[in-house]
Amino acid sequence: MTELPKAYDPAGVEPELYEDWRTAGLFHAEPDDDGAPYSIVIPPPNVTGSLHVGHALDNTIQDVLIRRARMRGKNAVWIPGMDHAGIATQMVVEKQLAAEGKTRHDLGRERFVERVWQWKEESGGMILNQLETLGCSPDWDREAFTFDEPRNLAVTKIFVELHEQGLIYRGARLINWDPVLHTALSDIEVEHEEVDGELVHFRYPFVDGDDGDGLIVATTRAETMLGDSAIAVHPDDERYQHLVGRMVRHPFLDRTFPVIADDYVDPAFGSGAVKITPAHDPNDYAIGQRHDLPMIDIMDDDAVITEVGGPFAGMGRYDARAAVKTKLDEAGLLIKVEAHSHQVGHSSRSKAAIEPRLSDQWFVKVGPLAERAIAAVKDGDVRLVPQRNTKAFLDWLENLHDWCISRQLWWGHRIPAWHHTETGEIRVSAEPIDEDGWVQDPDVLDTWFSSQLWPFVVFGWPEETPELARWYPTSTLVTGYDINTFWVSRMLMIGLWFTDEVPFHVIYNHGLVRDEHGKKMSKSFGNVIDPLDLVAKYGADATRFALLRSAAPGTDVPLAEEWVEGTKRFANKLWNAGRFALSNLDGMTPGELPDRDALALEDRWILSRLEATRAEVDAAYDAYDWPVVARGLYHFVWDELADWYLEAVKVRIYGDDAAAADTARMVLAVVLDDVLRLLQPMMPFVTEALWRELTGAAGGTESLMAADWPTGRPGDRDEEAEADFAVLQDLTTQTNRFRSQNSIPPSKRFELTVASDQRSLIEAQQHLVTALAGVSAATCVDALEERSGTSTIQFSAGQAQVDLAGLIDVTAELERLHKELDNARGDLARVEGKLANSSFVERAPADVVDREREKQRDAQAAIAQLEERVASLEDLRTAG
RNA sequence: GGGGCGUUAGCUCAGUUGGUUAGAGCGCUUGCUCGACACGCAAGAGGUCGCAGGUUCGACUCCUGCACGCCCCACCA
Repeated sequence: MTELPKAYDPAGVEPELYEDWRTAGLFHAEPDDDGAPYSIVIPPPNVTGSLHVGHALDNTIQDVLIRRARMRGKNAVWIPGMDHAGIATQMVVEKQLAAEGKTRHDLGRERFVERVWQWKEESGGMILNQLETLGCSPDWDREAFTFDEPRNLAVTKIFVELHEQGLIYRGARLINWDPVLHTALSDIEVEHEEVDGELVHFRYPFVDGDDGDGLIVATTRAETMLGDSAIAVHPDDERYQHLVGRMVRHPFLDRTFPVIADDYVDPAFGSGAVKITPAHDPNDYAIGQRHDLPMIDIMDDDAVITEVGGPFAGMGRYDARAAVKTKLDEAGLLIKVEAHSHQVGHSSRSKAAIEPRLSDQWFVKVGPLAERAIAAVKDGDVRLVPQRNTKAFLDWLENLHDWCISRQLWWGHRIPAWHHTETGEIRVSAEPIDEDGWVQDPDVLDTWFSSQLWPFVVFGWPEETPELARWYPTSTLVTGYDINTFWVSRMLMIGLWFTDEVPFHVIYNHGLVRDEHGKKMSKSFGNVIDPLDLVAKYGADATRFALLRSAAPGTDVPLAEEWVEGTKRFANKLWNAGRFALSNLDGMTPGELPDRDALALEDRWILSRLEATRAEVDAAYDAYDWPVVARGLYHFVWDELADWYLEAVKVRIYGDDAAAADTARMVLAVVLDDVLRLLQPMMPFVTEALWRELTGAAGGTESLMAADWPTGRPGDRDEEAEADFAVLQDLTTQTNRFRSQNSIPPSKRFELTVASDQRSLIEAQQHLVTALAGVSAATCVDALEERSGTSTIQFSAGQAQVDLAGLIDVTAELERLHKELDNARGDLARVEGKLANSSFVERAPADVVDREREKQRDAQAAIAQLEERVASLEDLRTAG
């Protein structure tokens, strides 16, 4: 056996082990391998991405699932890959061009796209390599990209078929226009932010009215009045009813339009009369459609007023807003301007204020798709974890608007549609139309259009591949709740539509990683933690464990660097427990446990605790409850295995009885083996390093990764052993406390005189008592005799007496005893109060009342004891 | 405007169907190199369980209301 270093050194073992796993093909699976299928597809990170803590959490969870599945004998595969990330990637390369003083238009479409590919090959995708440092184990032979050839074919096929089915259509609709990126966006790419704006009240004069006669309207965007084509009032509004049908005159443009009635209008808001700009406001658009109003587009792609805006042409929207106000004032039409804060949509990409705008775009009619998704959720074909996210998910699906999928970008899947330059006819076709007069639609698809296909296209759809047959539908989708709408819902809809199956059976939502006070990590707060730094400083296992430890399903995950330091200590604890075992096993490897008769109390105890832990942890793994798994294993390893069992087992290992020592070694080997297996999914490196030493596989290719998952030994549960061992633990703890409180150093041994209802236990386990409690002997007697100059130690199953002579400071001890007496008397008073309550005694369950009575007796006994001790100390003091 | 989540020790969080003395990690105090580990061992201090009611013999736990915080969704000009 090689000498293991005293402290666990992650950097010294991780890269080598990872390479071993990879070269041994342990990440790879074939569809005809044994076992039930289990599959996960990675939420493909953007090619532009670099690993942040969110990815670290997301991928650690997937790695835990896949590693455990492999050990459980599943035919498990985890598909890695990336997203071409349309807007994000185009922005990166455009920024590079800008640094060279160029725009994408200088290069032209073809060369620009080439340049993006070049960027992708050279600097994109480093995030996948970064996953390796975390120990992630996807099947690297199966890497996919949303914009590679097989995926492109699938995207085209889906588009064409949806179009044939009437579920993709082209039309002029009011869309969200990003005036900086010059593209349309879908509704969910718009973020609403509270903005302090103003409400401008002004008057539209009647065409046939007198001076000063007109209708007052209110607006937050004064410039949109250049596109007004009506004024709406509520049909029941008595102030305005009689005005419906009258015409008003536009003060700056040669246009008149009517007052109309529509019950969308809220009479209580503003003036109760609303100017209607159908081409620049979603509500107005709806009203415009109902009343067949002209849709007047007043802006160009940069949100600059066009010639439609007459004297305001050429102004940006905000300049125009100010100018319109000024002109209204000059014309005597401005009534008042109030401060008014309201929600304004901003582009999630460029952060520019969105301009609602009438535009020709491609849309997906989502209604029919959503119906099947809703049914799948309601029928339980797909389940959300945590379940509470289900309602929000369904609400979203039930209130979908059609999805604008065309983007005025260059990087992405080109829309498979061709326009005839003269007739304007449009044809959608999987094959290019190579005839005169036909040009391809310049737009590309929303990046989510292709990523929604991910769970089946990674397996080769539409080809009927063995992979698709075997691993689709996938088992679990792991993602943050923040992309349930963008991505998860759409995968569900499109997956059901094209494959007739849910793309995944479980949607596991983790939370967002935040700082230690729950604040969002951001560069401006300076609280960003880089997971690669954590791995470098504390190791991959510690980083993973720290994340998992706080990652309850659906709740945000607070993280601080010092907490990772804490989990590194746990890895070190395990390492040293392993080191102790390995150096004492004498080459013994885990095998058959000895007969139960041969087992010592501590063996039966630790095996019982192991089985309890195994059962608890296994159930928690099934429930995706990582904190419970982590806590259970942490507690078992540290507080039970290391603190108690390793200490207890020394008696036999260092003793003379060779058979007893071998029994101890075998139990130790088996317990360590099992706990390493249970911990492997979360901490793959340290467990693997120890396991290879433990099983003698060092240097070989055998791996813990490929070992079997412990199925448990229910017969090892032994309540009697647990109860008995607890007595010894309590006696030890009380003795330690006695030492500590009386400043008796560990090296100073003393004898215990023990009176206990567990006399036979203590006599039989004399060796354990002396080893654990660090006393010279424990002499059992029927009852403690009253002796002066002694002190009594209470433990769960009795009392022990210590000769105080030469051990303690009598005055300090007396003071402490008086304090304890006060406490004990308080306890007794409380219990007696409870027992004096007749309704408690009559109505509470008998065992509860019995426990109270027992407590009362205990308190009385404790008080009597304390009084005795005080008396004996007083004697000692007087004597001394 | 609608919906969700949360409020327990200085910090971050557990607390299973209401019932012994409400726990853990970190931090803090004290004492310890005892043949795995000072990345350690032992002991300890620290909590009116957000507030107010209600149900109950008994409430951190169940009910109602309120306060505060966080998040998501939403086309009120």
